[in-house]
Amino acid sequence: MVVQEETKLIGSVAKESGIPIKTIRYYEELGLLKTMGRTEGGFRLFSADVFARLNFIKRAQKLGLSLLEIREFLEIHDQGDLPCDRVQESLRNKLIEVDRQIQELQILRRELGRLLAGEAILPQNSAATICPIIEQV
Amino acid sequence: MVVQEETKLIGSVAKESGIPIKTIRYYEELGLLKTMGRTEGGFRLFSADVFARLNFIKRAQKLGLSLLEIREFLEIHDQGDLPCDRVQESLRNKLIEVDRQIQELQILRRELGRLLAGEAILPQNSAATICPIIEQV
DNA sequence: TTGATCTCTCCAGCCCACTAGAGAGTCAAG
DNA sequence: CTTGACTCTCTAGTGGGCTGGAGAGATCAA
Repeated sequence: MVVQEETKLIGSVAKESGIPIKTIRYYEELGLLKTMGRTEGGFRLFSADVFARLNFIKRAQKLGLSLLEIREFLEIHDQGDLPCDRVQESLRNKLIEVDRQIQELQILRRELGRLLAGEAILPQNSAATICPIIEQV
Repeated sequence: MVVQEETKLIGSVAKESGIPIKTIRYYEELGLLKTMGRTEGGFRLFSADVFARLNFIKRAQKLGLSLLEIREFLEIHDQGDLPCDRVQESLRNKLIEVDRQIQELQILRRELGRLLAGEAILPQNSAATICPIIEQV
């Protein structure tokens, strides 16, 4: 089989990206990846930009986005022009959420530092009615 | 039943924290929460600091920690003194991971901003062999 | 005492994101 | 033309984190 210059079979995509074949097929099924078509025998053909997509997926996923959310963003990307109002709205919300998440990670960071130093991170005998950890940190 | 001054039944914990009863029982089963004991009839009694714990759990979870990881941190906290070497090691690793995660969130933030502006976030026709999105951003 | 309203345990099922395996077809090299 | 590696689809199972329901007991107000 002569694979066209820029196309890759799923196996080499898997090998180069470190993502299992099964997972790649699963992502394609969900619509996160697109193939350039198939060989006559039905083998998937991927173009080289699949790696950028896989990388985006991996990264976004580690940040807590679901595969469906990621698909939405990839679809916006694929559209190539300004997203419609509804999508802009959802993007803006996500932005806010991401900001909050960054802040919370910074809090967690400090808490882990305290644990390392042998300090408590939660009040041991608190009579607080509203959780103090948020204000406290 | 006369509940002692500082103790709460699971229902009011659920109501005040917004976390379902089932989930609270589940957390206790996993060892994330401890009760102050039970009533004669077997009802769980929680002290007021359960809210701080629940809050910590919720927050940590949103940041991508598993319940088992969270339990580990709570156990360190409960111990109250300097964690042993092995645990310090794991804490330090987690700290590094958190730092990386913060950086990646900042990248994602910029990417979402670009999507909002109608710009592409992935190369459309890239011949890159190594994913460009990381360097690109 | 008798309801209404908790709460208990136990077991089953759901959703997400895979992952394993079976059985069959495809491809390049020799 | 065969061999061996690769790929296909399909079905089913896994693990984490809940969530629902059954059936039974506990608590409390009237």
